[in-house]
Amino acid sequence: MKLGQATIKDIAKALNISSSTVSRALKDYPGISKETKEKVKELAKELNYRPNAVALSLRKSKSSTIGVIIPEVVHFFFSTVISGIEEVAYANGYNVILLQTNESLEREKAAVETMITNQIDGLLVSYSKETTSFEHFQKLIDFNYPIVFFDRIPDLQNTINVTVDDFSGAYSAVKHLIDQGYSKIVHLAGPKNLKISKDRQDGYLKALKEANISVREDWIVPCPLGTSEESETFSLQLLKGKDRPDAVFASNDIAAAGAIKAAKSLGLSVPEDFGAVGFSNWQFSSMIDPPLSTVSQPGFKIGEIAAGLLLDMIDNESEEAFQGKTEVLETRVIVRGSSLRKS
Amino acid sequence: MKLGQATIKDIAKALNISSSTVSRALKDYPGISKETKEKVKELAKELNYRPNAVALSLRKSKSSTIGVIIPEVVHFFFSTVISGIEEVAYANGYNVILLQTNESLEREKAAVETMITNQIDGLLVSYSKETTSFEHFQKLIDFNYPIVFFDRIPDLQNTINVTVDDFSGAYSAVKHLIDQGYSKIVHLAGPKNLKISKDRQDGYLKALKEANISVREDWIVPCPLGTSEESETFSLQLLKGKDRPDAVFASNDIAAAGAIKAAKSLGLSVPEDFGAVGFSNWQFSSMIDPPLSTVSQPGFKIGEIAAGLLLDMIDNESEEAFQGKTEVLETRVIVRGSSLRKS
DNA sequence: TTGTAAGCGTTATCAC
DNA sequence: GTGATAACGCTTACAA
Repeated sequence: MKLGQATIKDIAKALNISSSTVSRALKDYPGISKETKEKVKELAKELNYRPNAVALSLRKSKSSTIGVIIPEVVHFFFSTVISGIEEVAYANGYNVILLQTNESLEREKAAVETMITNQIDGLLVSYSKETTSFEHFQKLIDFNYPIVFFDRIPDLQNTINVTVDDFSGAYSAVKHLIDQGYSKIVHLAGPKNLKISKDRQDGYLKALKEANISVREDWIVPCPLGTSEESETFSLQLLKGKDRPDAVFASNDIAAAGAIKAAKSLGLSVPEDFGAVGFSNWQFSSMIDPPLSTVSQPGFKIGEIAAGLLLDMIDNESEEAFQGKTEVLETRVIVRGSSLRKS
Repeated sequence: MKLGQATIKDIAKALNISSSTVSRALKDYPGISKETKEKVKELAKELNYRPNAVALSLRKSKSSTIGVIIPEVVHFFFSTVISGIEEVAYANGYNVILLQTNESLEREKAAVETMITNQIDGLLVSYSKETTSFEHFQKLIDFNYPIVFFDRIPDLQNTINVTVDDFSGAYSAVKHLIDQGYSKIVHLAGPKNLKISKDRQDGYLKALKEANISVREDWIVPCPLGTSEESETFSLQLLKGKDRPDAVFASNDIAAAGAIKAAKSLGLSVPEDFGAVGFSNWQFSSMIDPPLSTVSQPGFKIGEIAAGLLLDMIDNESEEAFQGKTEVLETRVIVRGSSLRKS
């Protein structure tokens, strides 16, 4: 697979000058004759010369590439974050490479290794559901290697994080349900080790307390898998029980959709008999019947901000850029048919 | 951002031996004393030595990394393909990097450049909707650079392709509609320049002809955007018209979902008054109401096969591996509520 | 069994 | 204005 890619040496040889001169001519260094510059550039164009990024990385210990480590590319939310990241990166002359962990800690560690040995200049990370210890990141952070966490952020000192206000998003969602007259509200919770799960659950609890609704432990249902089937099964159990809940607040849209399916299969009408609100505003959420109310997160903006912070660390290397901080973006409740009772 | 990564030199210096010895010891070359090997490996472990992938790439003109260029990571279909690719790649000691083009030709060209200058060993490509000329790939292919196209495959000589039988998938889908008693079937078509769009449309046409249903040009509706809104708008127009269609076969699930929405908004019952079949079996398809019938493509398998073919080209470099060929995988119609009339 | 040196493509440092 | 040289980290003839 010889690619016949021209190198600086080829140009130098062809023009009978040294490679250093070619290198300088190509980058418009001062102190190179106009004539030489022109000759070099012309030939470079003709030969379709492209600087070898690998050689550059090695030489400069810098790849002008940032890495993104995410659980799964298929999440609609993550894909919007990626778009935001790419926007900022490209505008600043950086490439973006993507590695997915499939929610596996092992894969996450391997991804980090790959990034490091490939001289990736910095990392944007949303860690996996399996990740409970953060040594593999901490090691890097200790060396001042630029890392920004987004969405799923760790409980560490001095990390730079971008996330959304899951707590108040959840709170508002549940409050909305209560305002609509629902009072027996189940919570389908996310994976235990994610801060976002905890925050969403806390928001749920706060809204209930504020409305003087007593909390039932058996109505807080962990959904580790996060599949629609899982939540459908759990929901069916609850809905068939004696004391039937009249609404659900789920930690994600898929789970909410599963609950709606369960309710419909029992002949309950949504939203009259049973209301539902999800989280993340997946692409499908507006397309199901009834359209799913949900909490939307500003994915694109998260990506933009996270990438901006990362580039600050890489380019400026200022003390300040490495100061631990957490940017919290606002969420927004999107009310659709699944929770809007025709009062 | 000094990462304090140990190099071979560090180990050599510390042990007072040459770097070549270290290099050989680390890779269990014959003719290195057991003693030396042990010392080297021990220290390597202690210093957490990792070979610098960039230096390796430069030295070997090989990165053990394959690149995947896709339009958008958010498509459920593509994400399953990626999983298949990763499976095979990792099993063979290759890394996978992902670049998305956002359906832009310019970005696609940039992605190719990035891959090449970064010594990526080979490319798996599903090109963008904007791509009508293939020079940027042809150049590489002429140099025997390993490329495998998947799903969206070009009309070129000597390329290696993996795709699904869109034609027969579409044919079966429309035949199924006809079998269910639908006869006035609209086709929501995909982007003109994609072979898959043409094949799906041809399958639609064949099924109609076979059933002696005359084709109406105005019932073949191009949906360039591929959004749910777009198809909803077009569908509304058709459904409000005098001669109302009674079913739709769409080139993708999103468009089909838009059509269902349109029908429901007009008070038509699905599937009784209006049937719908989509394409690709998106994640949401089973979750909408009624669940959407669709044509499923073996995404994971496509990824596995495409990656396998690519690695053949990279590793074997045999003449045969570079011989143009097209692997065509079977599709399967998944019948769900949206097209199943209670006869 | 080990060391020396050249080279992958580029650029920074000195020298002329 | 331009050239020679070394270096980034690693591998691999070739020597010893």
